[in-house]
Amino acid sequence: MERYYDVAQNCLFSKTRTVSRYVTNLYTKALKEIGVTPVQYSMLTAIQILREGNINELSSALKMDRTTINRNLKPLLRDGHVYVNESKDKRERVVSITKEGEEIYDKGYKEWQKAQEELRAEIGEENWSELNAVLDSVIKVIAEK
Amino acid sequence: MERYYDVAQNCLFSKTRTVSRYVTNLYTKALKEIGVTPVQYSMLTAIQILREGNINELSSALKMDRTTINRNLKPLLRDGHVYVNESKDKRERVVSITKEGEEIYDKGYKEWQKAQEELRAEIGEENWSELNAVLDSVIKVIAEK
DNA sequence: CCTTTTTATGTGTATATGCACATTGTAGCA
DNA sequence: TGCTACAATGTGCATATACACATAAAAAGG
Repeated sequence: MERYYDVAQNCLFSKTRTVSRYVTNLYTKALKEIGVTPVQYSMLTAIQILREGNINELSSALKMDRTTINRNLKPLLRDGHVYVNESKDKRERVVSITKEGEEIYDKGYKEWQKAQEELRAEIGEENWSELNAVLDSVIKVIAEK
Repeated sequence: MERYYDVAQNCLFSKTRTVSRYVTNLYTKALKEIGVTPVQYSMLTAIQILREGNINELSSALKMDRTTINRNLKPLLRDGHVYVNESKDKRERVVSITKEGEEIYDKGYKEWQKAQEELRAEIGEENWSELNAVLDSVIKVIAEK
């Protein structure tokens, strides 16, 4: 019997996931009117920074599985936010943002800022800064692997 | 140009999501041999605590969308880990754990503990306790809504 | 008691996620 | 050069997630 409560109260997976769902829903609503999901918005960010990145580079930058990058590119391609070029290395595909993608991005920036502010207000200044700090620290560990 | 880096470095959605993916993968591997995902394991936990819970109660306990609960129950039903009974209120469906579900749960407890220990070792004691504390605090905010 | 409202749930659709497996192209080496 | 190892990507499959819409049953109110 006790073990149920052990898991329910102490599982870091559940906690992380619960907060992730909550945060995701908040950003999803904020970005909805411009027609991208927050995951797509973060992918556009990485694509802009890389300018011309292949799938492995995006995978590495976003710390997201290679095959997930592949799938997540599809709605962005379909909606004309990004395009893909071949490379000299015929195995490789190079992803770039389109003009329309940039426009969407700029529009979304305000909504993203609003989402950040809304979340900060919801959880409070102290949680906000502590959450940022500890997540940065954990991501650093992840990046070193 | 600057805004790309603003989003890339400061987006709490991305940070939360990145850590969530990482943590999920770790617990997924740990629980793989007993044949349940970490989400399923956390659902079994809630089902055990509630003993007889309907979908809304599970939704509330797990802070997961009602329709997500519905879908996530399907593999658990298929695999015989849980069963569903009707209630006096014919709209309602009451979910309980099976004997096999309990056995799976007990086996999984060791793996869950290992996953917790592994994550703690990976990210370090300080990150572990800070992450726990701030997530608890944020979940408290979520619960109050 | 009948109508209206509320409640509990299910389904269609779309995105997100990652493992296992397959394919194709490049590089390295004898 | 030709074979082998490796590297980049795609696909099948399964789970996870939530919104919009639909249905059926209970509760409320006259």
